[in-house]
Amino acid sequence: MESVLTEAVALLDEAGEQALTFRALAQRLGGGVASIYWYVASKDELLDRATDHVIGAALADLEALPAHEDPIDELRAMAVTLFDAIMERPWLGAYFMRNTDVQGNALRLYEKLGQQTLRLDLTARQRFHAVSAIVGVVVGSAVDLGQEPPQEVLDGAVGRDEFLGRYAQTWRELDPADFPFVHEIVDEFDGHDDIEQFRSALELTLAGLRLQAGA
Amino acid sequence: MESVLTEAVALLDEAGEQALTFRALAQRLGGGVASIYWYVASKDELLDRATDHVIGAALADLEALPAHEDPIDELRAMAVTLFDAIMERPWLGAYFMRNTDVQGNALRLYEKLGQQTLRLDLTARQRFHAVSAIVGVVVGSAVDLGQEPPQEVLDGAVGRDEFLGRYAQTWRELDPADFPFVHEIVDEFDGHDDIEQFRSALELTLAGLRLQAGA
DNA sequence: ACCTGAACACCGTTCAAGT
DNA sequence: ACCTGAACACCGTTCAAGT
Repeated sequence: MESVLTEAVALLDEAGEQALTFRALAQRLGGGVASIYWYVASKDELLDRATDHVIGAALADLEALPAHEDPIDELRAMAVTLFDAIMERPWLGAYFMRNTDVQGNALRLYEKLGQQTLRLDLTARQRFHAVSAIVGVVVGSAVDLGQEPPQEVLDGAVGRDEFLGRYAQTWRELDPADFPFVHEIVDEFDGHDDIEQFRSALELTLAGLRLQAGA
Repeated sequence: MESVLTEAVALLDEAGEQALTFRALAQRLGGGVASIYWYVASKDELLDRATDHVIGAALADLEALPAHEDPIDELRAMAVTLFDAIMERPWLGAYFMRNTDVQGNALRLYEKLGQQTLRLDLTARQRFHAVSAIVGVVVGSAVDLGQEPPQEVLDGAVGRDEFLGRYAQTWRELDPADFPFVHEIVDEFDGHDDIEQFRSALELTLAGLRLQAGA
């Protein structure tokens, strides 16, 4: 079981979601395709369990984090750690927290984030929404980040900067009268750092939360 | 071409992403499978174009919106309208803004959102990040909302409330000492409204943005 | 308890051929 | 310019059968 998940994650990491087929996985495990069905009932369950497997590592990172006096500072540190852990695994976004019956680590991680909101002056509903919002920013940013490369970048035929630059170029050719905003931000877009984009979105959410909690 | 996209969207709306196959689409169009390849080069391009097709309708909704004096109020109204438009189309989240060469409507929508940030006292980078964050909240929430039902709900065998309630029940059985946060929010989770969750995440982001802009 | 080969019912995509 | 049937190389899943 353990090795099924380990190899599944390895396959996902090496070549992306579409590379994880039962046939490829069986070959790596040195067995037949049907064997995998003894461990999981479907591909969906395999992905759910693979997700929880890597979330387990992220949870360990989270538990190694030093405590902060300010709960919002601690939420930030946790969100950044979580983002780092799943950054290179965009496939994870679609499965994280989808089935907490199978994803015990995801549930524990959710709990750990949520405990910080218990230290803030909020209603239960506000706490629920706050944690959902933070998880949303982390997962959403990681998914965005991972879906960007449209094949040629994955092949290594075109670098990420060149890819962004090509887009930026077509944007620059748009009529500035019709697209003033696109022209305003095209230089920011060109060669932009996804991590900064995530940090910025997180900061907006945390600032809103701090305001809400009156902290 | 127009009818290819219309039927593709109809198929997606009726039965979800997995129901859109070239064979099913060809049958609806009363032709052969290979015909579709005269209009699009691949299934990916079909999804890109189908996405832009429905974003066109959302864009029209946006343009019908009354102007607000406050740019942040206008951003809120736009985000809510966009959310409503894509709420029932979670498949869209994975494709929105993925290829603006093909998605002219998505680009125009991005521009329209961005123009509101031009009215705020921000740097170009802050504007770029702000629009990314807002789009992220909208798309992320819509995707979450759509991925939830795990088959039995889609089949109509189990209602959404019952599905949530079942989860809530397993959460209630967790040890309160280990899961204080889960216990704190389980009643909020049970029967919760996804739209409220989205509105709440949006409000946190907009509050942060207002603070940043000093408005 | 754990694994297997072979089959089943699908996919997206291609291609030579038609009008 | 537009469409087609038939094939190709895959999929996830099932099942009777093995140890």
